[in-house]
Amino acid sequence: MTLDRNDVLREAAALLTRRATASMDDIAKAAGISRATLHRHFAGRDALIRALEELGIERFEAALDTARIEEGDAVEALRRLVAALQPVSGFLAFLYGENQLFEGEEVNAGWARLDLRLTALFRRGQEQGNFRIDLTPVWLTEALYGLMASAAWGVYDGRLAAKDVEYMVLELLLGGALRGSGDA
Amino acid sequence: MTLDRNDVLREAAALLTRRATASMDDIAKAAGISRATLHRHFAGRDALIRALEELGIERFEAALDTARIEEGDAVEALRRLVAALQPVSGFLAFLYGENQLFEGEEVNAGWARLDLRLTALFRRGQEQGNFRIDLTPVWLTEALYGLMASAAWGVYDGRLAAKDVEYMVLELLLGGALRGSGDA
DNA sequence: GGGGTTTGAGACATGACTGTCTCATACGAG
DNA sequence: CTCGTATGAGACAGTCATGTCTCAAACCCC
Repeated sequence: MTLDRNDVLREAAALLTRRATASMDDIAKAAGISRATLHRHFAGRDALIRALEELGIERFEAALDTARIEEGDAVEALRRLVAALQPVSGFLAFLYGENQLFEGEEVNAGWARLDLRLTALFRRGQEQGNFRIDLTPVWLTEALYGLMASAAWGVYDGRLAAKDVEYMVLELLLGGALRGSGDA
Repeated sequence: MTLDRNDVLREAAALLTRRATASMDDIAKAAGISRATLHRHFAGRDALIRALEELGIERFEAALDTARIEEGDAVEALRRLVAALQPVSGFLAFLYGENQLFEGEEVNAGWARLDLRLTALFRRGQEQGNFRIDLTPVWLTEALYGLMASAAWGVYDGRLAAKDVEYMVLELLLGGALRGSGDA
């Protein structure tokens, strides 16, 4: 019954994704522990948010590893990535939204690392001749984040079916909305 | 020198886009008025946020009208829309982010109206044979929001150049990332 | 210039959240 | 069973944002 630090983080993420302004008390209740215990795990709200961010980055990075995004064909790598990202998409959506809230503060090194690997993926795809060169790797990275987050939110409030998300994100990102060579 | 209610809203939007948790005092300072006057314009924080939402929806709707999205070729209509949306993209990004924060509350009728017109646009495009039918209009609408918001944030913190946004959003949304018939 | 109106500055009470602390209790290992 | 540890409940002070109010100063129209 004793909840692990990570279990608490998981619950916190789930709640904060829906309600970014939830109080420490709300979070504790959501995790099924007392506020006192929550404070024993995390020195304060800031510490909790930072831990949350670290966990999210860790998960994200693990997905990049699982998908082996630096290997082989970039398009296939991207397909594997979106699939691997699926289970953490809610988490990602939270972090992506949260990120906009932080005043300049210290730019997180973890995020920079993720950005780097993603832009490298898109750049590789361009060099392999698969990705358009008129759309910058930075934009494609940003777009991936945005589409994943949009999809996650859409699922959260029932506008989208969870099972469709992977296909929708991937297909739109790769082929766009127009009928043409992009679609099957 | 006297600031109009809408001027205040504009400043409030600009600030809140960057820092969603800004206090009434911060907002007043940013608008160059006192907190007392801010309260004279808006009964409270909630009222201000609601007014902000209404203004945003109004602007968005105006863009839909300007772009005449129900007329002619759906692809061309979408091009016009993204162009018309450009000046309000920051505002849109704020509202899109904010929207995730509100617990179920009363679903805003304005947003529903916008969603309706957008999904109708994409559906028309599908019927005209221009848009893929394996991506639902609801998803395409969601994706448009997400891409616009991503782009706006990217511009805000310097990862993207403002002048490129229109092209980037439109091209990705229409043609996707793959090289093929989609690009010029 | 005068009188009505709007504004800014700030005081004030209130409420919410935070972080810390205490203490009694439940739990688990030996 | 017993002792050490972790937990929950709650008290507590401190901080911050809010919303209301007052009053003096600035403003504007006539």
